[in-house]
Amino acid sequence: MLKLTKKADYGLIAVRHLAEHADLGACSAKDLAEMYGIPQEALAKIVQRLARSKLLTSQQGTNGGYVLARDPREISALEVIRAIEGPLFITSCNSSTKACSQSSKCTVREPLQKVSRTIEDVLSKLTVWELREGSEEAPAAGGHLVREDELVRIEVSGGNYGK
Amino acid sequence: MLKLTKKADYGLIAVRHLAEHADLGACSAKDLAEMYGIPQEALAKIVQRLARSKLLTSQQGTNGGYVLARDPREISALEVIRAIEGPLFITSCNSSTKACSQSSKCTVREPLQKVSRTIEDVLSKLTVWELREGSEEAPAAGGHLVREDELVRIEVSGGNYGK
DNA sequence: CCGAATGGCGATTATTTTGGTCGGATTGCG
DNA sequence: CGCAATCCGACCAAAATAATCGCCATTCGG
Repeated sequence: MLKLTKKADYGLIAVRHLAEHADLGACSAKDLAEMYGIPQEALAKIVQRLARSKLLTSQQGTNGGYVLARDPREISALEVIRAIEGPLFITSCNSSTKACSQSSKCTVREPLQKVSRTIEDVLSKLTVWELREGSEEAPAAGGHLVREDELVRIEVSGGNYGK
Repeated sequence: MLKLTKKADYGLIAVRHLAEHADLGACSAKDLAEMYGIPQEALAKIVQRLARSKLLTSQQGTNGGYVLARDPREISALEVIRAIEGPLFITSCNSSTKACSQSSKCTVREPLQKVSRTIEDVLSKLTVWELREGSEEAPAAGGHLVREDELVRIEVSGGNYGK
């Protein structure tokens, strides 16, 4: 249905958090999960993948956790999503490994791949820096201003999440 | 994984075929299915939905079948996909019916909905006419997909959060 | 009237997604 | 040193979703 999985959502949330709170040092998977009400084990696996893909660096031991490996302005949403879900194709008869049974007859795959490329393009131009909601920052690409009052400021208000 | 379901693929293939062979009169679901190696019953349901959505007209009885209801240049891929799969959301915590458990904490949904809109935009500009014969069909000068700079401009549109 | 075709719904199976468990390795702190 | 916090990786189970198939009613054409 043309949607991202929850894993990708979780990953983006995590990366975004790390981008916004980079100054606070490493953040453990457990903390991230509790902060956003995400099952710990699920998120743990996701950030592990992100670390394996060199998007995050992990720090083991007490007070360890994860930190962004690069500048959030240089990490695209596409990279995050791909690290978690693998290469994305819009067509179900994916063109990568093997052709589907209709391969020779599938007449729409090629036009749809152009759509796919366009989507990748959009996602590759969206940096995790811009995922933070106060992204009034305007990179050289131009445009993309966000008025503060248009945004839904979702404030973490101290309470206990999850259990 | 950000991909269309097979149903949508099938539907696009069928619609495309009807667009290309409009002169041959009605085409039955069975013929379509055999032609492209699609399970008959699966395709039958799909074209039924397309007919219900007024994208195709059905002709019952012997030598019946389906015909495009409108000019293929006026039917967008988005219409076809939506008729088959319903409204599409890129976020898994879809904003339509109910908010997900992380609703109040989901910090990336809004930026991603902008991406979603862009995708819909691309798909709404891709007509089934353009699906025929690969690609070099450029109706409007400057490429029929969204222009690059148009894509970067991801506009904040006040927008619908939750309901 | 009969055969062929669509219409519509349900049922079953396959695939994906999701969340969880376990045992282990590594690091830092007291 | 030893313990606790943390990351790591594989394996697994339940839930959700998608894909396919089947049945019967209806409608059309000869």
